[in-house]
Amino acid sequence: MGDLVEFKNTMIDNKAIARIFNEIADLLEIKGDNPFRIRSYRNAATVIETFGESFEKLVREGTVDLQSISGIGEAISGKIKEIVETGDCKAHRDLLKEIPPTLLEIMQLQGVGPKTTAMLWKKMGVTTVEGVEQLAAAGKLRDLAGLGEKSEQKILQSIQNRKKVSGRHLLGDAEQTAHQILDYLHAGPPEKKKRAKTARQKTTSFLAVPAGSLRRGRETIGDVDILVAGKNCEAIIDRFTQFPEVESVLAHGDTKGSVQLKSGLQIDLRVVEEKSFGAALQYFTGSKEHSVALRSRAQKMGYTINEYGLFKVDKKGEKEEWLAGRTEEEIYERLKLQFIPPELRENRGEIEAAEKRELPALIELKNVRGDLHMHTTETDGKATLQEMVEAARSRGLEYVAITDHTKSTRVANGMDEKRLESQIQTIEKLKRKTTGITILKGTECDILADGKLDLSDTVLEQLDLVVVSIHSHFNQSPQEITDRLERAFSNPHVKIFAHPTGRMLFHRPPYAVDVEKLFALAKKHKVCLELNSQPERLDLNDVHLRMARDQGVPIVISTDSHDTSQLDHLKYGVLTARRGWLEPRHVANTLPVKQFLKAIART
DNA sequence: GCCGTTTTCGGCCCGACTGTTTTCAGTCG
Repeated sequence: MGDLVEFKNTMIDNKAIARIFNEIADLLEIKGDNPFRIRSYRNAATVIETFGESFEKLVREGTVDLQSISGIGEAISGKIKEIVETGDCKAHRDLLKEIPPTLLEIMQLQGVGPKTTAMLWKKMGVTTVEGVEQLAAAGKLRDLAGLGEKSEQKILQSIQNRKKVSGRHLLGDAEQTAHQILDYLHAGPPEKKKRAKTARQKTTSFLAVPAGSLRRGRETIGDVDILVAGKNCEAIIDRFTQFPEVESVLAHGDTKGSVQLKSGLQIDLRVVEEKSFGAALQYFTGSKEHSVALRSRAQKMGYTINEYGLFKVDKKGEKEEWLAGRTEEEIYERLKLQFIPPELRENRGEIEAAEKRELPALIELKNVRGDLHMHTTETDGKATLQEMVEAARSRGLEYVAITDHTKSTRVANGMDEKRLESQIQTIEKLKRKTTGITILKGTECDILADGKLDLSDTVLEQLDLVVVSIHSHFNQSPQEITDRLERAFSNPHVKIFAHPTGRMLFHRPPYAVDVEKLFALAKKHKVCLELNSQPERLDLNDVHLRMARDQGVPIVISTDSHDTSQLDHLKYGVLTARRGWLEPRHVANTLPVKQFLKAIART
């Protein structure tokens, strides 16, 4: 082997590397550097952040030439190595010496971009958001070139908004809001003029669907995009801007409206003609990275795509002929691609797979036959055992596992052996009266700090399904967590590890679990990993799921319901699974109950 | 800074809205 490189004893994950490159891009923007150079850094950041393997590992092992990865060339590959080896990047450090880092916060403000940020800094000597706020409040921003009274107010407003709004929203919340707005738009057909009864029946019909990251099923949503196809656009946009929850109207044009709701969520609405609906849906579904890649492909094929359609281009680069755009399908077809489901559109290899006609046959909600994680009033659930079972059956599930908490989780009124044995009796009785659904006796048993389980084997062996999870001692080191899991998984009763990283979106980062080691342990002991469908968990996440899939780690999708209505959260789990490229064959609870139990048996 | 069914140089996705503009720059997605 060549020279030995000293590695700093710090964890540099892909996210950290990506953050440095994004920051370099931001700083270069403020400097007014070459926009294409900036794009390269941003592009590289995206590639790194969404790459299936750890760059730290790639660098350390030295088996992969980083420059063979698309988007990473000589300069950036050198910087990646530098970051992994030293934990730092000189170019980044130099930029920070040149440009006050607090300018990056100014650039985050709505309506303030790199140009304005640079001007504020150079002309006014302002480097902090507070400084901008003072100048705006004193009416001193309006004198700057390109800014006026309105811009000044807008900037002031966005500083105040910033204090109120966190930025992103849970998929579940955004989805509900989107549907409220769609219902609202449909409830009041767009009519401007009062008409006689007969004429009123002729109200314009229109089609409205969510697009953007919501349609792609991302775990958090920045703002909601809604696409409308129809005529009478102004009336639709008018009505949209009058939605009762609107706090302020950000834009109100002929084809586009944008509002901020009281919840802080921003909603953008676009109206297009039916002829362009597919093109617009593709365009506004994104992701940006996917669309950029798609367009560059179109360009190479002599086409250009925008939100109105796919056009043939002549030699001068002028649009010549409209070729497609009514549906998304026809656009992908023109580009000689298999139709790419929205959840895959992240430029993580889906275009290459679609070219080879090798896209996965993604799992669908109807494929999931059982829900293997739910609670009842016996611990911290809101519905009784009977209510949960009935609600599951009415949703068409073939089996459920009742998995209440165990005694260590005191806040949830966790059960000891005695109470669980009593619940087992109750379930046995209910089973005799119940048809149309199989009830599995289970537990969500705590893994104690040292890896022991919270219940004795004599109870565990009476159960159909032992789900285990971590609810305490979140601050253990990666090694301690690995040891803890190794010991827990060694218990032959353990079948499923629930919410494997423990993260709670916006509340709590994952505990320091080494995901690669976790996967190895799960495979070794034949323990399934759960994809928890709660919108604030979605754990494992999409990137982990894809890694698990590639490594052959068995997955189950469950809701962890604490109420009957939460059984519907399964759809968020399935969306996330689709984002992880999972097919039904990767998910154990797509099997009928007998085969499922056989598949997860460890002997 | 990256990349190559024209290529190792010369390109690099595209359009709407807003405000301060008499023709467009900045921002956003």
